[in-house]
Amino acid sequence: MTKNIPKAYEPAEAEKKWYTWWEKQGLFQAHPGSGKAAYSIVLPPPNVTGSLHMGHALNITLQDIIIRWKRMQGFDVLWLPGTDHAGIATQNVVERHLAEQGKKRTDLGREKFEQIVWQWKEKAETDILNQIRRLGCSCDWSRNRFTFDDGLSRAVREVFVRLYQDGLIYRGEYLVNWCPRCTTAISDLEVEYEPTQGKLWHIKYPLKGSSDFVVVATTRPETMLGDTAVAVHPEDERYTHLTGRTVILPLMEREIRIITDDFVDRKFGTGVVKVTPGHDPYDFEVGQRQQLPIVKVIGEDGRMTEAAGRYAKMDRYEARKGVVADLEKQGLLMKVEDHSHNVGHCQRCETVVEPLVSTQWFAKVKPLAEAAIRAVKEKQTVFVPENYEKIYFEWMHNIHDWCISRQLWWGHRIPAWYCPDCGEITVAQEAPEICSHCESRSLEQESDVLDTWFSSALWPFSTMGWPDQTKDLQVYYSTNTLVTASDIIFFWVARMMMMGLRFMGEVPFRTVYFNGMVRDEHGQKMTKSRGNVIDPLEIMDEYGTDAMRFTLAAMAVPGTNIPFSVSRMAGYRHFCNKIWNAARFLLLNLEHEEPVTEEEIDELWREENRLEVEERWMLSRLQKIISDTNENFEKFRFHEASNQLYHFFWHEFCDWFIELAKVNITSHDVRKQRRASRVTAYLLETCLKLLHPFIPFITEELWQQLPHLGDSLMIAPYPVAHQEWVDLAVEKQMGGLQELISAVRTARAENNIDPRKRVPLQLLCNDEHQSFLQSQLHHLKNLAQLDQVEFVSNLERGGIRVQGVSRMAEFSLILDEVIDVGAERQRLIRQINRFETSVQQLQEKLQNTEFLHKAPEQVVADARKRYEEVVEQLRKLKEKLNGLSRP
RNA sequence: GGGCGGUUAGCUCAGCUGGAAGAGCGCCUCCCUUACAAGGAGGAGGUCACUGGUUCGAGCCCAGUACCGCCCA
Repeated sequence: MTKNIPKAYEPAEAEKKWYTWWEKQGLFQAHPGSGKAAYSIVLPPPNVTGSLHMGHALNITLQDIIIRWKRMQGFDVLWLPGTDHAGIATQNVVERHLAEQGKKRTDLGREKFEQIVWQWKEKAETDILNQIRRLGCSCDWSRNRFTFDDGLSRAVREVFVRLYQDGLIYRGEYLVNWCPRCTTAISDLEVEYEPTQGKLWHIKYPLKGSSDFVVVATTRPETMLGDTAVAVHPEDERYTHLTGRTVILPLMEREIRIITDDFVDRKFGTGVVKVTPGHDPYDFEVGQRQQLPIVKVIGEDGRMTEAAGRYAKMDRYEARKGVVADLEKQGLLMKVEDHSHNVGHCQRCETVVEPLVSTQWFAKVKPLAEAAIRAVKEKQTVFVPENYEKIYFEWMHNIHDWCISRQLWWGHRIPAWYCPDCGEITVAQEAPEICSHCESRSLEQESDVLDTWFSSALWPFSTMGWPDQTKDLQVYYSTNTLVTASDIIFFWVARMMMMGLRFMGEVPFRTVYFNGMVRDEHGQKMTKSRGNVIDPLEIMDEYGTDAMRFTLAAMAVPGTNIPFSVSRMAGYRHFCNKIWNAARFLLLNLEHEEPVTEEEIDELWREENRLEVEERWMLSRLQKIISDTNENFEKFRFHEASNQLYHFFWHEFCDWFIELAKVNITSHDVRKQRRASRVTAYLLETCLKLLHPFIPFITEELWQQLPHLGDSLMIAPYPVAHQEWVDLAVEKQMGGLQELISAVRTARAENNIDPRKRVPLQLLCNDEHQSFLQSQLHHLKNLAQLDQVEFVSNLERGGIRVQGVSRMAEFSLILDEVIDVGAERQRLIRQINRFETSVQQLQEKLQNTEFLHKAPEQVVADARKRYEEVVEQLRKLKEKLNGLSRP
């Protein structure tokens, strides 16, 4: 047969070809009316801020692996894709972009700015979706969604209105985290703390009507301008005499009281603390408890307010300097110490966050959290790895109200309208014509938008058409699995749990698999400044998508980060090439055109002597790998599944099976050739099926070239193990043969015998082994490069010999040229040393009566058997060594 | 301050229910044998961080110590 198959796999063309074809054939589509069991995953929507990174590549690959596996298992799968409008992040990216052109959003106005962001979104979304396609992902593109599209926006309004009506959303003036650069409130989660080397200023606050004073310690002296009290611990005996007295706030000359409160840490500073309810979360709480006035001295722009007196309009850090200098001048600065403390930064722009009092919208999530905790406790949703449960519970139990309003332009505008006439608020899904309280017609909509995570929280059901009762919701909700990065467990997973339970009455997903973070090969975070960022597109171009996917899967150990190694990926590109060439060999020798069925193989299996030993062995081993792979998938052990398949394909199927089967596959005996190539085709096809979820392109490309049933490997049935094809006896026999061949090869290599030279061999073994080896002589000769093989009752000692031992037989290689006796001696001594260690260990074990009594029978029996074998081999090796000394 | 994870070959990491220490890359020797040199055959290299405990048996379980990393406050 003349076939022209390239020697190396070229991914680029195959990837493009098959992806387009799969999509065109509609193979990615879900069929809710099919009546088949459903399996669904919603894609964590990437932000439309830019392009995908390795973290996305990992996350998306793992989902595709699961989805392809389930699809092949016959499920009606839905993998629903989409993107996230990512409010603050996208607004910032676009603003930076505008800044490069010397423009500001405020110059453009809200409407114009929104238009520009939409344009940005269109471009970014297209890029992202194409990147997902490049990864080979089999998402149902007909259901692609966007968190800010009409349907999802409607769901957002519905949820907002219902939570408001249920009293779970309220508006009020509280202390929030404020980013002076983004000029918006942000939630607690959006603040990132960094240990910072700062100072601790000790300031004297004079007591009213006395020359005495108290000393307070603070890390933020500028906030003293807003102090409305000084506090000590109620049980702090150093200060009991001061309770209730008044101090004069320096610089402001304001009279403030000395109060007591449990929150004071007696060990911090002097044990006397200033209380600034307007700019510190703890102080705010004290202020609420003790009804202290709030003085807001720092404004939304990070500059001091009028309330800061002569510091007004100064930047907060300028003000700090000024305050310190003035205190010093007045002799009120007692001392300054170095002090390390955590400073909160805006997650999106790294500006130091300012806690300040502001009117915002909040969601009361505690009641929702209770149901979400229960659901995980009851295992309605299972976390993989399990230890994320703890992290989740910890956060959920201590959950605080969620600040959901943002002073941004890009996002879902809060569906609340203010009435200037009566001052009341109307909250509604659609813009109301009149005020629901006074029927005034001059309503104004809230200008704030919602936290972007508010809409993400609805993703599992809003994407399926909620609040309408759709077929998709009915069939695919709850989704089966969520695959997500662990760093958004609170931002996203926890909130989806709460919203899903609240509005759907069911958990949003049955399993949450947390994937690790992709790091560089030394475990370092990939950052632009380190210059170690790997772009998935670039490496897909260079190594192929399949190689990248396989690498990610092979390294995806649950609960660990992934130190992505390019050299390792190169290894997996070689693996792809290995698959290519194994298939190439078979295809070049394949004479039949009809697909091979399981029935056909089963028939051969049942018939006595129809299959060669290596065929029975390989089929038997295949069953083990099939059941292991399915089991590993069930447990999300992708690294185990991929590593096992790698080893099986390369080191069992290629290194041994194909080498053994070669004779028959290339035989001129048509009957033999045909059977061998059909069995091999079956084995190869099964391997391609097993590997398809990991490496979809190369497997489809090769499968299409094999005679096959069905249109695409994508929808071929995933292999299921046949227990009746497991033949442990034949596995043992093959093991013996392999060991003997390896022993001969080692003996040859260590004696530098020309690998091409065929050498005669003598074998000494028992009758049972002899009859087996006799039947496998052709294999022995081929794989160990042997000439004549002779069974003897005594190994000849004369002449030039290299001798060796395996479990099945002793052997002697008969050479006609001088060997390196010294090297051979060394080799034997090394082997003897190894065996002696084993003998010693086993001896100790077997002399231990406790072991004999308490260990399971099987373990003891195994140890005994192994001991006998090892002792026997050791004896033989020693004999060889002695023989070697003789001339 | 509280919690979690890690420490196994030169490097990066596996090791799932405790029962003969593994992979990839790198290194050494030989071989371009008509599937594959992106290949084949063989080889070197490990007190599984430390201390104690449980067990017939510990890389794996328990306690403590040291160092590294992450999360929360």
